[in-house]
Amino acid sequence: MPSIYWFRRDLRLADNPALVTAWEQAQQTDSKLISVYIFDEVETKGFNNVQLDHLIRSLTELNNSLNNNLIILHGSVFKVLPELIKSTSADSVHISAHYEPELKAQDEALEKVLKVPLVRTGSSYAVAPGRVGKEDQTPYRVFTPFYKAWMIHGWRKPIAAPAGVNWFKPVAGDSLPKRPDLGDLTLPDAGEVAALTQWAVFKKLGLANYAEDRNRPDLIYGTSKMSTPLRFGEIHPRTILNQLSDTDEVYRKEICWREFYADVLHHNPSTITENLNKNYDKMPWETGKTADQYFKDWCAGKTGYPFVDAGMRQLITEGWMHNRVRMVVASFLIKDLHIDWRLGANWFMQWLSDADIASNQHGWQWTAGSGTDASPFYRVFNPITQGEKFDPDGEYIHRYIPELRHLPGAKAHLPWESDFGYAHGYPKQIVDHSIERVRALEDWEKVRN
DNA sequence: TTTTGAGTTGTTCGA
DNA sequence: GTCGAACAACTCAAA
Repeated sequence: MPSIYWFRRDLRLADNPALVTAWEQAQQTDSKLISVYIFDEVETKGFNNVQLDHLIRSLTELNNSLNNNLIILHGSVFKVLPELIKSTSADSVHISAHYEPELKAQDEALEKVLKVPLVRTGSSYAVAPGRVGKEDQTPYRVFTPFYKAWMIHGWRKPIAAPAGVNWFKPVAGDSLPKRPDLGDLTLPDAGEVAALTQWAVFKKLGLANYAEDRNRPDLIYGTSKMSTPLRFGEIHPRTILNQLSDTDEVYRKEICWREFYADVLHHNPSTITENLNKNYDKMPWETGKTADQYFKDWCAGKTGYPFVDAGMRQLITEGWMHNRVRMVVASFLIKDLHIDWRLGANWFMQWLSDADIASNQHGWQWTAGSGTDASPFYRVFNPITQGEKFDPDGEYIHRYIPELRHLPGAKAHLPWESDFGYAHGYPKQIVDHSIERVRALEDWEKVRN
């Protein structure tokens, strides 16, 4: 009997244990392997338009590598999958497990109604959420102990793509949806080959200097930009981890942060919308007309703080933002504008090609101080000095803010100090950081206990 | 069992 | 300009 391999967030052939398992099962009865992607309401609604575009391009690449044998279906998995099973006489459906609360729940519900087994093999993590815990079995809330336990737990060796697969040939099927209109957005290539190429290039040009350069948004190879390929499963973290040496610990920790936050969300599913630290529920967020306008200014990259604005403009022109800058813009929204972290988190989810609910919400909660490793109350980023420190030549500012290109070098960070700083329409600061910082500290003091 | 020290990402102030 | 202290106090594991 044929097996079905249901592609979801694992759009690759290499190092895909679930795919190998599916093919092995089909081979036992000398049968074929059916490959499918389903545009399902629950499965696909978590993707923003940038991701939808990436998904469509990635599926096109995947279909090519499957000799055009990938079946594309549209509709609820509860309807579409049973129909596929019936029409092909498949005796099993193979998947790589989901851990996002809503998707995991859908798999569990589906499992109950399918007439054939839904076989889970592996996940998109080196160590699946829930596998690492403290001695008393409770989950970690601090990164470093989690990292140590995660390293001791370890992971399997990468495996090759299955060879000589006898793919089931689709008779006729639905086609891919039209790509969304994204205007001038410039996006990197999608697909497994692009992911592996990008990793190889970073490994050669950026990995050795990663510990130092990772905080520099002006540098091209400061970071690996593997977050989007990892999000779509075009490469597995195990593939990357396997190529790191002992000296690459700083980079390995970044891979682990993704797994740590997935673990935290797995144990605390409500933290997609709720504070992990309940004290924070009392935080007096700003709302109303002024706050609405400030939020719009922040979204548009018009706060009058160059480093913040450059980051926010990078987000809407590339669907991506450098990690250091994500922290600075998040800190600015929360602690300078006193706006609820959830609004910022939602905006990020709408634009990031790597948008991942666990990493995104908990990255925001970390900055807010409501999450893991609750950042001490005094950790309020200074949006000006952060820019001067991590973009010393003003190149990042020049790249995204045309109104400041006339200010040479680091002067781009301080338009108020130049005679013609505002000559090309750059906005004045919407708030005074030194005043808002004090207010943020006072607010924290109120909710702390 | 209790104590102690370390912990992604910081800033400001004053010497 | 550089440097250390202060900010104030949670989680976790090793001693």
